[in-house]
Amino acid sequence: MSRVADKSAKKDRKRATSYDVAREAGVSQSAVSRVFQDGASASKAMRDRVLAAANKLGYRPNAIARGLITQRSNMVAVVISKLTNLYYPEVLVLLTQRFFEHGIRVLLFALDRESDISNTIDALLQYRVDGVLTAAMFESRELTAVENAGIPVVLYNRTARDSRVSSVRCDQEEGERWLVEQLVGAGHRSFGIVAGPEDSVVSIERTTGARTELERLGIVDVTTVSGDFGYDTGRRCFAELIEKRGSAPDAVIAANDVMAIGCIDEAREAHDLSVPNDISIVGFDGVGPARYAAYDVTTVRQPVHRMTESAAKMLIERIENPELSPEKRAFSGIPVRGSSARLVAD
Amino acid sequence: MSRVADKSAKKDRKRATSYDVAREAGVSQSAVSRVFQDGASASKAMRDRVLAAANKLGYRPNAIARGLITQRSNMVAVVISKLTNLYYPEVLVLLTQRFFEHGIRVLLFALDRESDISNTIDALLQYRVDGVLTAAMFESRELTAVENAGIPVVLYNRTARDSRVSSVRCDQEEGERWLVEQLVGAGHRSFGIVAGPEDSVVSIERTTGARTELERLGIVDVTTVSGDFGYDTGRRCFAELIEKRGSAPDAVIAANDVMAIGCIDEAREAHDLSVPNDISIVGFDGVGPARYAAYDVTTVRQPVHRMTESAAKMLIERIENPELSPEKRAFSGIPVRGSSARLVAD
DNA sequence: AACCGAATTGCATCCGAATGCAATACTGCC
DNA sequence: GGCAGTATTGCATTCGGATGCAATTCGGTT
Repeated sequence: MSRVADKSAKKDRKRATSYDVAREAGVSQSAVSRVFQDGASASKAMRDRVLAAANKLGYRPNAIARGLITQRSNMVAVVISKLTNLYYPEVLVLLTQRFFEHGIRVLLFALDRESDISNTIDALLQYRVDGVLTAAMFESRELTAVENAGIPVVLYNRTARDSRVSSVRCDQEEGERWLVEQLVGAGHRSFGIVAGPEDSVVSIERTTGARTELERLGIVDVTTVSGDFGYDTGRRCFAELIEKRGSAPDAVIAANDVMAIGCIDEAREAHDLSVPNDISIVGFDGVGPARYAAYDVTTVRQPVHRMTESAAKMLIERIENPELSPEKRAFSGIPVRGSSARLVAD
Repeated sequence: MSRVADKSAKKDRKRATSYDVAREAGVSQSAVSRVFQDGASASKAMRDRVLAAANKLGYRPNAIARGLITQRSNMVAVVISKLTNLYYPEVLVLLTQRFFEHGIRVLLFALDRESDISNTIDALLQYRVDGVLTAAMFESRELTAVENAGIPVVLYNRTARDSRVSSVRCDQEEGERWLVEQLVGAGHRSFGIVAGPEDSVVSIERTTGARTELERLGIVDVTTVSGDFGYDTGRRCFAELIEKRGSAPDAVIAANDVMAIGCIDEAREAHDLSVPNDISIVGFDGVGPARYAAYDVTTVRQPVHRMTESAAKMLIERIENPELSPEKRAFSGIPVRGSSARLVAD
């Protein structure tokens, strides 16, 4: 008894196939196949015999073979770029879990240099993923390459102006508008803007959002410098800002929390400024460290949970019904009144 | 000219197969297959004709079909658990890139509750991944299930005592030994230990490492509390520690940087203690926020770059040569002398 | 120009599961 | 008990590319 089990369980290099199970159970391969499907018809007796045999042999349907015949890999590609943002990791896990719940696996692609992108696209096309969710930059040319292959795409926190693609994003402009409104309302008149990488859509949306609103409110004293979303450049940018203006502005609007934190540290350590008494500093994202007591950054938190949920659902819908028209969903950020800035009283 | 290109490029729902390319180029399907392989023999003339046809049709070999016949999916499963650790995201990206360089794709699995694990294993077995790299808890029973299927496994930052499995880890004990030695050398005599989740191997290794060394040095005043690796529990743990002891210890050893940061904030804000004058606080990992000026945590940095490199290589080797015996590699952490603790002068 | 060995190419088959269709086994009903 | 109608089951084929083997072509020799 146990010897039989051992023999089949141990080191049986060759994995059991549906034919093996069929033979063991004395039924046809089609029967086995049907038992391991959802809607297929199979009598209880059949089901029991097959499952018993399958169990004995340690059989598991081969998803590769299944994918070949059904033309559905049940995999989606998730493309990310530099995770330095510190925000994405959470996104990634949440997304993976959402997809998993729907029986969909995530094939991960991490871009480093932009040159990787064509390799990446090649790879994901080869793997016949059912859909693509990207938080990285895609040229519209690349986007259409994927779409022409009939693969639905959902952009995460970016939109392609010229292309009709679905997207889920946080409304960066709206968030910045809130921040600016609060700061100006509290009397700040001169501003420093710390932008992110020049090629980051997110950074561009945030900084132009802020600038536009400042302009609308008649604020003209605005200086911009730019970093790479990281802590160190946050510090460097602040120093640069002071140097450029000759003195500290009333407030600094950083394109993300990490750089805001860098600014706070630089302001305190290197310029002997008190935050928020001498200067207000705000960020964006609502990452973990923004809550740390030493910073308590005033920021706009992205509703990651709802955003990932939404993005996953949006992609899955389009996989199941390719005819669905594109949809762009924008989520409002959640204002977080930290103590890194003087705001109008609530 | 362009019309032809358009016609084939646009919305041609059905993807071109090697047969299509063969027909277009007037050669056999095997020829096409050979052109798209590495070692296969094909004349230059053949290659050119096929590539031209393939290009015209937008052909890309189907990795699914290829995987079926070659018995190699060229995918590895990477399993992670709660990323709250803040350390793993970086790991994930680095790993993905390493594998990608070797033509291997990453199928990502994110565990939330432990119950997911059997589903996860099931899924990764179905996808016939060539290897598994896990940074999540695997029972040895589950490990053997995977290994019996002939799939090499590499554990990341954990080892299975009872099972012969390859692993790459940071030497947590050694790191703790350094921290303790430094602290005791600088005169600290009473200690608080802030552990992580009880089921975390990493946390266990770190705390027992610290405790063992403390014991060896004859320190008996040691109080332990435990959290979940997060900032909030870091704070709560510190408070709990004070309450439990009645007063603050000379030093606190936290199982990771994030909790160390929580402790620092709690010490300063709620207990009016100066770090490191009144109390020394150390962590582990060397995450980004540990470097922020407000904390500047004394810690041990994991050499993530080398560790991921090593883990990827180790797994790839075992995929290519399944007979390779298990290997356990431990990397020394890098001591980081921050200002969150008084240490012996260098 | 004839010939030998090496390099190319094509043929046929295989990987493992899904599925349309036909055959068979059941169910309920009169 | 017989029959229509439905639920199961098996057969044969399919997905797209890889590969052993045989057939063919090519290059270099003498």
